Amino acid sequence: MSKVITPQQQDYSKWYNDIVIQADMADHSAVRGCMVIKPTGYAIWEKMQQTLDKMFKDTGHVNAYFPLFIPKSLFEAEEKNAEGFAKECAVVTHYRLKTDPQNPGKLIVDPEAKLEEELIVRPTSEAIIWNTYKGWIESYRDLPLLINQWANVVRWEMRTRLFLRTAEFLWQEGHTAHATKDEAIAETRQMLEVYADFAENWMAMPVIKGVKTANERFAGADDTYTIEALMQDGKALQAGTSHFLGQNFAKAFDVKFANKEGKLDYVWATSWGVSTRLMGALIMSHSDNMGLVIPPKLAPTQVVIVPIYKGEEGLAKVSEVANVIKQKLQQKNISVKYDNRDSQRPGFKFAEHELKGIPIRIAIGERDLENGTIEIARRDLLSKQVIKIEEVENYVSTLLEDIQTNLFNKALERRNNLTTKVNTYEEFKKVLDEKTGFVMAHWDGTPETEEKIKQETKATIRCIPLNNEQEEGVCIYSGKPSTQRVVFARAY
RNA sequence: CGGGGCGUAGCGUAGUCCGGUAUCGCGCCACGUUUGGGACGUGGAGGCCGUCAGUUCGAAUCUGGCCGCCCCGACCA
Repeated sequence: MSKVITPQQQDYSKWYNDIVIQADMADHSAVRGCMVIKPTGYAIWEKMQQTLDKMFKDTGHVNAYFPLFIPKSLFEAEEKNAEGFAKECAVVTHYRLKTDPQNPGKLIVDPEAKLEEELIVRPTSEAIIWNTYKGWIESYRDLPLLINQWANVVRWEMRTRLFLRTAEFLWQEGHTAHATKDEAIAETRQMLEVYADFAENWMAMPVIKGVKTANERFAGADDTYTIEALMQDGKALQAGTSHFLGQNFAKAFDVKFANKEGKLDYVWATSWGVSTRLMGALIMSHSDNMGLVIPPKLAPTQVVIVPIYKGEEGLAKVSEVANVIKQKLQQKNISVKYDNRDSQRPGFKFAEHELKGIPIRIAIGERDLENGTIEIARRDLLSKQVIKIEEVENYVSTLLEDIQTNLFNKALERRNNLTTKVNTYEEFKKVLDEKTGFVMAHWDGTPETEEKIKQETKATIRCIPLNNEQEEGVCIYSGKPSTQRVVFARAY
């Protein structure tokens, strides 16, 4: 195989690409900006989906599916939303191809088959969903409406990066309708908590929960809540968003309900989503120069067993024990793969499983059979230990938890080290350039100042943290008074 | 869309200035020896050199057009 991964320290961006491609997660496709998610990568996405899906259902949501295409007239109904996404929409204008009379064997778009109304390939589904909800909601008895959809969306990005920004991506989008403002806000916040829970306890990725500034708000939202993570290179990544949409979509699509008093009112809305971008976040939170590191709770394969043997008989002997171990672990709900391929040698397999990030590797050789032992290696620390064979179930269960905790703690420590309070603009710029990471600074609260700082430093306000500590200070840019620090960073 | 780079076997490349149908490594196939950290030997398969046109006896190589991809920026989850 002889795969070489560019070291992080040398070129982080190249390292990231190498990991994605060499760990076999995804590849560039024949379509500009669109990737192929390969089985190894897709399996991780499926684990994310399963986990999130359960969390959504546990909080009362159900799944449904809405069309890929949105008629232009619906798409433009909510003005801010339409305007926000307009410049990155794929548009279907025709419904038929025909043979090119000038060029046999080639196809052209049939000019006769022009659509009367163009169809927009959804960049997000609020428009089509709210148009549908209009017919579903009449009374307060129909509320709340708590629906999620797993789907693909298309945003015609100018520049793309595997998982982090692709023209087509997979995501889930929750769209809920409520009778009251408070209830909708509570839903928005609840889903933010769900995302934070998932990020921290499954992805082992610490996040800051907060509110976006007006500049960074979702187009069509009254408030956008976000979880912000910090990657290994000190750049921030928005990992999930939850929007309080107010009555904007209800008004745009005329979705009214009769309340208990019999009066008509517009419903209150939320939407929230996470995407395959989380795959990128996962990679940039834990992986190293040897390859991918997957937290145990999201690893499609948690344990791989590699036999070391001489000859067929040797393999048979080792397999006997390996299969017992496999079974015992599976009974504890641990996913195990027994890698008994005879076509590769152990060293090759070790390297390959490290590259693919499997949390625990068990090696069993004939030497172990004699001693009643096995060798256990953990991916996060790349350390090995020999244990008694009968200890395997308990040892592995505990180790999986340890690895999960260790990854989170390591990521948390890194984030804490890369979070800096600054009080002057000079300091601010210096930290951004030399130390990177989250920079906590006072801001006067105006979009103008935010925009100027962005233009001058490329740093954006990632969020205003929830339950933020209140503290007197002055804006690092304008010198005007401020009551709290906000989180700045350069971001993906 | 601006700036830079690149298109030669599955992947990475040499050859391009100075025209003569192609180099090396990895991978792949077969057989044998191997197997506690990316094995070794022997033999073998695989390329109309991105594409179209031009110059020429002859083009990967020279000329022109087109297409595609990657990286940096603007836009953005």
